Amino acid sequence: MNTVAARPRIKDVARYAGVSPKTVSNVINDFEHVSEQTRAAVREAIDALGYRVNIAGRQLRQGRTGMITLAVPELDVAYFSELAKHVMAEADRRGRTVLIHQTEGVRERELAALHGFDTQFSDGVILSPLSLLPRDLTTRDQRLPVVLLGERPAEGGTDHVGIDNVRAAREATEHLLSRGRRRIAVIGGAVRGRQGTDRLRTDGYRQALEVAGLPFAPGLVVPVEAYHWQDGARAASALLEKEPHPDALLCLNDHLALGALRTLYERGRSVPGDLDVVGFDDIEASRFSVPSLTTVAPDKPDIAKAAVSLLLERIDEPDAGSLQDHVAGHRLIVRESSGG
Amino acid sequence: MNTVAARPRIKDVARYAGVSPKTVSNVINDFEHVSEQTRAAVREAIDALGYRVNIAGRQLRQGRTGMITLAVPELDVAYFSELAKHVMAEADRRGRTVLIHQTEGVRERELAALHGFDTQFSDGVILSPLSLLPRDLTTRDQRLPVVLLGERPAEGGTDHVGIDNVRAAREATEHLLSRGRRRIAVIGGAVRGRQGTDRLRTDGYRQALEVAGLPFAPGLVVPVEAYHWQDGARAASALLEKEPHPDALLCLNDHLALGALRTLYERGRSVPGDLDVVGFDDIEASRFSVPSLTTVAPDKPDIAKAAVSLLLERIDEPDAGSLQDHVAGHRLIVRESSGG
DNA sequence: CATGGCGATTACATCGATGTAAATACGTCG
DNA sequence: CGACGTATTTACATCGATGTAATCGCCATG
Repeated sequence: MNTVAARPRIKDVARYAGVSPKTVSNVINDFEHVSEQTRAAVREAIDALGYRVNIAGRQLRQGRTGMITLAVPELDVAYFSELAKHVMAEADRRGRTVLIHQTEGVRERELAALHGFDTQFSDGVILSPLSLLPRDLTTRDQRLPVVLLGERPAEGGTDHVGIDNVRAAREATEHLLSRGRRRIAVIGGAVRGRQGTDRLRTDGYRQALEVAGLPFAPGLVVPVEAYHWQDGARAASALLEKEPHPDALLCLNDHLALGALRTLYERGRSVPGDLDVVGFDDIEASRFSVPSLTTVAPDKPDIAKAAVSLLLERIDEPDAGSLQDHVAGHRLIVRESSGG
Repeated sequence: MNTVAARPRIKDVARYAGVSPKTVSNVINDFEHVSEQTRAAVREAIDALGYRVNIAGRQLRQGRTGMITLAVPELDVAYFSELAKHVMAEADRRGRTVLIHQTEGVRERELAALHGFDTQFSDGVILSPLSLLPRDLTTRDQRLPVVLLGERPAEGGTDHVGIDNVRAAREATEHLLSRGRRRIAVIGGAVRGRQGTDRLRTDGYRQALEVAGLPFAPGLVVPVEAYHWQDGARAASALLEKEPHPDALLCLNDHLALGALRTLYERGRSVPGDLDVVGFDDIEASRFSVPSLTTVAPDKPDIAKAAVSLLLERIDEPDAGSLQDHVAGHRLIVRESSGG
């Protein structure tokens, strides 16, 4: 019962169908000059033997695997797992398989993805970086097609897909201002440093304040270690320690916002009575939290679609066309946490 | 600028170091009979050229890749993304790389994982099945080592890792009973059919009722389509339509529970005032929800560790030892939603 | 000094699939 | 009926790494 026939090879199929291995290969790859009759015979042999192409052999020969890699910092950040779902769906539609890779936001692992070390089986990489440095992109091995998501360590070098972070943050802030909020804190924000997502969103926030003629208070910008619930909870606690209290929290992702909501609940602050809370990403949890969360919803299907398209284009024509920067749409979804 | 040197091959390294390709291979694979001198020269050549082994070539020759696949239904179900994190960490510790695969709970895709179709690069698979049938396991290709998580379509056939679902559900139910709850509904439950996780947990629930001398009311068991927030919300709504209302909800995962919490909030029911709510999985969201969620916490690190260990054993010795069934620990974490 | 023995190194074949180029089959036309 | 062109099919080499078995070099021993 333990002795199973070995997986059939292309030559087993050939023998069974009474043709040469190359003819089997031709059938598999839809080469047009194969008679209907042989094609049928080969198909039958394939079915009969349960033959599947050995991808290692194929890759060795033609250097393609039909697989692409999606490398994200953390899968338990819902934005990334939701995005992964869309990317897989889109890739499926295009006849590709997606391998998912977790970098934990560690530069070394992002570099590994960028260089295809752990991902040699992949024809290209969609990478959502956190710690990559500008020079990592310019010194990278240009042979592996790469599309960056979200963060962009430097201008040029790779195709890029993301939303207009500055505008999104400005709009979210304007929403809070229009509700009469004046002391808006930014959880997860960054005032200086790289033009990362945090910095761009903080810039958008500042623009909105400026337009409204309000002063910018650096004390209201609270950096965080990671974009998780507990960091949001902690940041909210810290903000409530100091006087005067903020009257709104602009949280740079939904996990931070949901963590903050919990802290406010524990401290007896009413949302949206005492404070408004806004997040980014529109993860599923935000529709069901109590109160439900106002959030900036990036167009995830569009992001996934653009990323896969750009990557496949690069794979098919490595040095064609100029670098693309696809700006995906976003919209503010107003829910209970800001009076919706 | 676009002309980059091709990725170096083993023979390029050989030429650079002035030795044969096989000697380079020997160095890479830590073959012991290589002089210190040659070894150093080869190492230097490898560094100088930035050589990395081509895994396709290696796999073709030795049939191993050093990669394992984790196939789960949906990454945006937090339990699975959290588990994925632990599996990756453990695999990393053991010097393996994990490829993640999403089956969407579709039998066809689970079969694909089981047969290594999309996962040929992988030495083995850790699969969390939903729709697999018993015969799928017995008729599967025995050459790909497989460890099943959670559901177990049939006795035997593969190694298995999971918690004691019956006992866990019984304990959770006992907890509710001890708080005086008498009309406990089961969201996501199943009274008959395969011995899936849902069925086992429902059985545990029934056992607890029986021990307490309470009647079993089939109307309190509400099946769901999927284990997502919205299904929990919908099921809770349905339960509130009918009289008499339940006084507790045993939800078979945390997403269902959190969705139900939202519905109860919308309908003005107080938790744990009017009803208690309990979930399964202890995802991060449950610590921060309002109210925080009582839940059965499976020992995820233990599950991940056992799964990886069993799989690596099977890979190293395909037909050694009998089939293992590792029962991982669990504990009930009582939080606000049941008076904690 | 010839021989044996052992460690270090290498030549060659091979894993599976497919590109190239050559061979074969088939049909058409003079 | 034979030559030629086109449609199919095939033989062979190749992708990169490594197992096998053979060879080489060196030292100890008789």
